[in-house]
Amino acid sequence: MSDAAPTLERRVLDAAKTCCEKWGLAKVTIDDIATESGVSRASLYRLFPGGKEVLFEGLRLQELTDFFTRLTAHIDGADSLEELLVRTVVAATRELHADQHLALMLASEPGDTLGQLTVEGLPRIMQVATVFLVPFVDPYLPRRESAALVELLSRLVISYFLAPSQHVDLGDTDSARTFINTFILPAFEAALIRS
Amino acid sequence: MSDAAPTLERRVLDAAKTCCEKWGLAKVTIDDIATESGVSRASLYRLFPGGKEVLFEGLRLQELTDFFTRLTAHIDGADSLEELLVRTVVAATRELHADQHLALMLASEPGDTLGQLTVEGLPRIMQVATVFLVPFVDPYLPRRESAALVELLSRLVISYFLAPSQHVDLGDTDSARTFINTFILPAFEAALIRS
DNA sequence: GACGCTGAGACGGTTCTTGTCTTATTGTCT
DNA sequence: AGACAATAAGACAAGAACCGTCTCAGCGTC
Repeated sequence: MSDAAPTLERRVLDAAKTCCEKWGLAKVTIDDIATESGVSRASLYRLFPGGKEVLFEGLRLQELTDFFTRLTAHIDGADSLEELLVRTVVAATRELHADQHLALMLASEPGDTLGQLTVEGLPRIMQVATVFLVPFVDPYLPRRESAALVELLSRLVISYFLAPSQHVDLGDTDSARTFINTFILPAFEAALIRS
Repeated sequence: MSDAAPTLERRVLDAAKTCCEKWGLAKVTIDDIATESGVSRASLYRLFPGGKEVLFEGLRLQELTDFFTRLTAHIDGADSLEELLVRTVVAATRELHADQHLALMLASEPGDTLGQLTVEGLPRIMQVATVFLVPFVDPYLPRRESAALVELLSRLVISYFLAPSQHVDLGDTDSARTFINTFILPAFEAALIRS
């Protein structure tokens, strides 16, 4: 896994993440990232034409991809739709709560970070979630339903993470199972592929 | 204790501390502190003529004063020189290790932070330590010896904090007691005031 | 009403940051 | 060896951010 020579882009994005943890998104400059990564500013602009915006866009995408990569490890081997969905929301919720980087960002730049979890960022989250999760759901549902389900779950996990409920704890397996069975599965009952 | 109207200076310094925790010393601007504290920039320069340097100097002094204020709560009531010294180094060491703010600073600006614990900052530390601790030591030693002892202990606590030893753990009461009895007290035996 | 304190904001000077470009260096391939 | 691609280093101008100072207006207190 640990490549001896990580790609230049990876090095830059990792450095950007480190810088964010040290100084917060708003205070990080291109020079900081160049210094931290040991990559020259010139190469950096070559890699991310458009500067900081594009670079951070890339970072968010990488973070998201890493997030779902870790997630799939937890849901691999689920043998029913219920089991799959429960594992998904539980693992995702726990990941979110354990994410140091996210916590720091939420603390130092709540506005931007919230934006990335809701208005501006949601489309990207949906897209990556769909790419990663739909293949798991596909055996149980028609494609259109799969996408709708993944979107619904993504929105719910984020919402319950940002504003925890007194009735539901999606990080708890039992609570999540009850939730899935009560509010999610019935809606997709009609579309279930009996195999 | 919690004053309804904390002094302006206190508000500013607390805001400065918050800003440091969010962004790291190097990235904090005067405007950040003004915004965070809700104090206008004008007042801020009125309070700390000289700008950032003076302000942060004030912050360090306040931090230090708070540190020793907490410390004295732990050493109050010690009824022998040995007990006093043991409690002092143990409490100080534990405070240092528990200090979130300090840890963040050491992580994000190791250079400056180390400087404040050694070369540039040591004189100030000594001075505040002396003001706070000498009164406790005075009943047991002549004034000159008291000052020398406080200085010695301060240096040792900082050194062992920055570079932990395999043989001594000044955060552990037993280890600290052995250390004090072996290396410190004998040196001051001759000067002890038998009362 | 005079006084002291504070907030708002304008101002010029300085430094930082950005994005682009040129040049030198490095390592690889032929 | 020589050509080539990729990168580092750094110059550069334009713009933004930051600093320190200043003025003025508002608001309590005496």
